[in-house]
Parts: sequence; C-alpha cells; structure tokens
Amino acid sequence: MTVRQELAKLVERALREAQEQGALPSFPLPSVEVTPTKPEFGDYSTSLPLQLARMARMAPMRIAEAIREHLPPSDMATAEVTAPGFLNFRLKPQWVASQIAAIEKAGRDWTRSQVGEGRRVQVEFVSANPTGPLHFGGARNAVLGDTMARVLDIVGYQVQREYYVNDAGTQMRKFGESLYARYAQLLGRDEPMPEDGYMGQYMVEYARRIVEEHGDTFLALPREEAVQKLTDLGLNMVLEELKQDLAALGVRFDNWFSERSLYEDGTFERVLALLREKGLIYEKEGALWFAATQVGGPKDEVLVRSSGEPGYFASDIAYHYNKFVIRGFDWVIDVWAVDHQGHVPRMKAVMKALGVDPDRLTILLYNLVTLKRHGEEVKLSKRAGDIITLREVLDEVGPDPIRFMLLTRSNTAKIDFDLALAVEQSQENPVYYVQYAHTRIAGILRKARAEGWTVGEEGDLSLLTHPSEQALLKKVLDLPDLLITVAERLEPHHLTYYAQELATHFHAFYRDCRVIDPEAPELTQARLRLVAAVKLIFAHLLEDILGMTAPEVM
RNA sequence: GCCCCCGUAGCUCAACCGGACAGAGCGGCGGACUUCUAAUCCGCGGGUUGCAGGUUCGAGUCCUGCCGGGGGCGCCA
Repeated sequence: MTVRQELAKLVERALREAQEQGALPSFPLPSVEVTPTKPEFGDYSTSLPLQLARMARMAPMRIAEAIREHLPPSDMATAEVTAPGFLNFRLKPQWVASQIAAIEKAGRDWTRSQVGEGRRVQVEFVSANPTGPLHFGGARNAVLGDTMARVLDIVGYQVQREYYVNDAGTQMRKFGESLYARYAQLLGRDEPMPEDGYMGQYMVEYARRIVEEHGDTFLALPREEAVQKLTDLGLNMVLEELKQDLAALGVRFDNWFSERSLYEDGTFERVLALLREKGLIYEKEGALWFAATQVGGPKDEVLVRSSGEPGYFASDIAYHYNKFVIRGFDWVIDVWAVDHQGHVPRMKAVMKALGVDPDRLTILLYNLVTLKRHGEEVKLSKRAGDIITLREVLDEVGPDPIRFMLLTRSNTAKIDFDLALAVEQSQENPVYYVQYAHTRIAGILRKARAEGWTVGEEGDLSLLTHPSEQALLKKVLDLPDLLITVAERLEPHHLTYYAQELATHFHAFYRDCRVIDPEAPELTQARLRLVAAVKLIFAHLLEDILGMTAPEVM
C-alpha cells in the first residue's frame, strides 16, 4: 500500500472511531484525499476537516483535533493540527529509512499498486495512416500512448496496446494508385500520378524495391489487379518501417488491428444491421446516414457515401463495436491529436447507439508539436510531399530527448521541439540532468566495489537521519502515488517533473553527504544501501516508465 | 455564428482535479572543483495568475460576460 493510501486509511479509521465514541456527529464517511505538502507543514496533508465543517456543524479545528486524537497508533507518521483546520502528517525518520529494505525486496515491482484491479484496458494510439513513414508529429502520440500503457500496467490494469491500421478506404486506394504510377514510371511507362496522390520521394523508393524483387511482372497484369497487389506489398513495407521506427523510439504494440478485417469478417454488416434495428439508419440523397442526433450527437453523419464507399466513420463504429462488444474491454483509451476533437462527440453518440456506457471510452486529446531549430520553425516542403519524419529526428537526436521532451508539457499545451536544444548538453536540457543523477550513483558504486566495500544487507538503515538523506527518500516514497495520479488523470507529464525533482534531491544529497568514508564504515554501509536503492528507482523510472536509457557512464 | 483548448515571472512551462505565503528551469548578476564525475551545487533579484463580476470559510483552479491566441464545425481522416 502506498503512503497516501496508508495515511488515508488511518484518517478513515480515526473518523469512524471518533464518530462511534461521539467525538464527531454521524455523517456518511467521505473519501479521504491526502496530498504532499510543503516541508514547513510536514510531508502530507489533508484539508478534510475544513471540508467537513459544514456537514458536521463543528469548527474545523475541533474536527481536526477529534480526528487526530482518534488516529490509531502508527510507526509511520505523526500528526498535528494547524489553523485553519489542516491535518498534517510527518513521516517518522526510522520508518522512512526502513523503506529501503522494502525496495530491496521488491525491486522494480516496488511501485506496483492495484488501483486498476486487473480491469482490461486497451490503449489505442498512433494509428497513423499506413501510407508512408511516420511524421514527427506522430511521435507525441506514440510517446503519450506508450507511457500511459506502461503506467496503467504498473497500477494494476491489464493493458493491451493497439495500432489501428487503416488499410481500407480512400487513402489506401490513393496510396496503391500512387505506388502503381511510380512503379510503372520506373519501368519506363508514362503513367501519371493520381490526383492528390502521395508525392513523397519515399514512394519512389518503395517502387524501386518492388522492381528489384519482382521485376516488371505487375505491368503484365490487369491494372486493377496490379494496383491491389502493389497496395499489399507497399502496405507491408510501410508497416515494417513503422514497427522499426517505433521500436527505435522504445514503443511496441501488442496488436495491429486491420480496418479491412472489419469488412471481411462481417462485423461491419452486423453493426449496420444492429443500428438499422434501432432505427438509427436512414437513406438520403443516395447516401446512408447515421442518426447521431437521436443519441446525443451534434449532427447526423454519413456512413456510406452515395458512391457506395463506406467512410472512415462507418469503420470507426464497427471498430468500437469490436472493442467493446466482441473483445469486451472494460475501458478503452483512444489517443488523438487535438485537431480530431470534432470526432469526440460523434464517438460518444456511437457508444450510446451501441448500448455501451460512454464512460468506458476515453479520448485522450493532445496538442500539436512544431519542430524548430535554434528557435526557428522548420518548414516542411509541401510541394515535394516530403515531411520531417520520426526516423530523421531519431537519427539526429536519439530517442531519449524525444521521449523526455515530449512529456514535459501537459497534454493540452503545444510543444515547440527544438532540434538544436534537444542534443545540447546544457542546463537548458533536463534530459541529461536526470540521467546524470543515475550516472553519479553508478560512479559511487563502482568506486565502492573497487575499494572492497560490499553493497548489501549489512548497512544499518537507522543511521540515515541526515535531512538530505530523508528528503531524498521521501521523494522516492511518493513515486507509487504519483503513478496512480498519472493513471487517474492520464497526465504523464508529471513524471518528467518528478524525475527532475528526484534528481535535484539526489544532487543535494550528493553535496551534503559523502557516501564512501573509511573513517565511518557503518555509515558508509548504510549509505551504500541508500544509493543502491535510489539507483534502482532511477533506473526503473527512466527505463521502465519513461522508456529511456539509464546510463552507467556519461 | 456555434463548440473545444489556452492566457501564470523577461522566456518556456508547472501548480497532484477548491486549500496554507502561486513554484521550477532557462536567461541576467555573483560565487564553489587537490574530493564518490562541476552534465553538479550555492546566493541575488523577478507576479494585480488577460479583464470585470459571481459562487464560499478559501479561487490560478468552479460559474457568467468580455478581450486575445490556437483548433474544430465535409458524402476528408
């Protein structure tokens, strides 16, 4: 159980006890929120007495006192009451130090909690059209979704990461036509690119590879058939690239879900029939419409165009039917860029139409990224159809700064990503600041082992009473709770702020407390346990949570 | 026109979903390395939280209205 959970439980018990003994009037027990506070007030605090004043019809200070007096004895924390009615907790130094043993025992599982209760959640993210390399803008989506999946797993959800492959529809058709044109052109035939085709140089590269592997065999086929074959070949190449690029960013998926499969396995028809049964489908001007307004949507939507082609929205309905009804996820998180916000109310309407509680679907919206270099915006050359790809930025700055920088802003904030700054090894770049803390610990442990110290169980943790030692440990102790907050609010940016704060506390400890001191062997042993535990936390935070590297040497 | 997001220190942003005196980093100035790595640390300044009301014990946070910026309102995705 986390620190905040433990303290909240103590307060709840005290409330119940105080009520039973008549020190407080009876009222329904509220949910207790305990949050970190400033050092001058202690370590954790709750304003519950202030909130209860009205309902209990008592002065907040008296309520606070009543709670404090009925707190069960605890070796974890002491409590005190301050005006105008806060209940503050101060962790006991011995308890704080003793938690090192818990970290040693649990290892990287130490941060795990059970708030997810094993519920099955799907995080669907990136899902960019598989028509070419991933644009750098997609990196934010990838990092957000991936980090949230990591956090949700840690707090006790059963997580599935999914990429929705838009391998049906008009964009795919254009992709195939474009590829066919490039392929034919390479073989000397004067084939025009389709209107609004994919003009990027990479299309020529795909075509070249197909020529290398298959020669001109597709030119002999009927055009339609050739386009279909090239579409499939091209799609596979794109997916292969996407997987590699995302893997280089530290992002992996459990499932790549094919849009086309929704049509091939009859899901689409089934959902259409279902909506028809409910009277939510009608025909107008040759198109098939979804009566979204009948289920709370802002306006009706076209499902099947008058051309007979289903739109993306039709697929999305079938897709979400598959997620909730067929696969039965308890909770689904779709990660979308903010320019898709207009789609949110539509999807909520879809949920109602399908008879699924709309709260089971969360749309995580995030703001856009603009790429800069030395403060100047990097212009994309639209004419050539070339874009700044994730791969290019990966090659230039590496995955660590990308991941960290894209998590330093709240989801609603825009991000200026400066290529020059990302690799700059300066104070302005927090990536190295955090990694350096890990490296410093590695250095200490290297030196200690070289000098014959053992890093293990024999250190006496009760010696760790220095304010800098305590402050560092207390910061560590907040991580499990922070992960819960991040999961509840889907706000992973708190993690990078935390990482910086943890590094700051370590650097302060480093300044104040020398670890290896032959004059004080017992203290040295204790501090070696401390820094080894903190190193584990840094590695866990950097590698398992933020998906970065934790270097031994810098 | 309607809907959504944002407006906080010179700059970039936080503020744990209504709590205590609004915090970091960067930039500016001045200091600290014969030490377990100075990619670090210490000190100094800096604010009418866009404006005006409202809700209450208490508002950067919630409500209303304005101002300013971005996004969305398609048989595109």
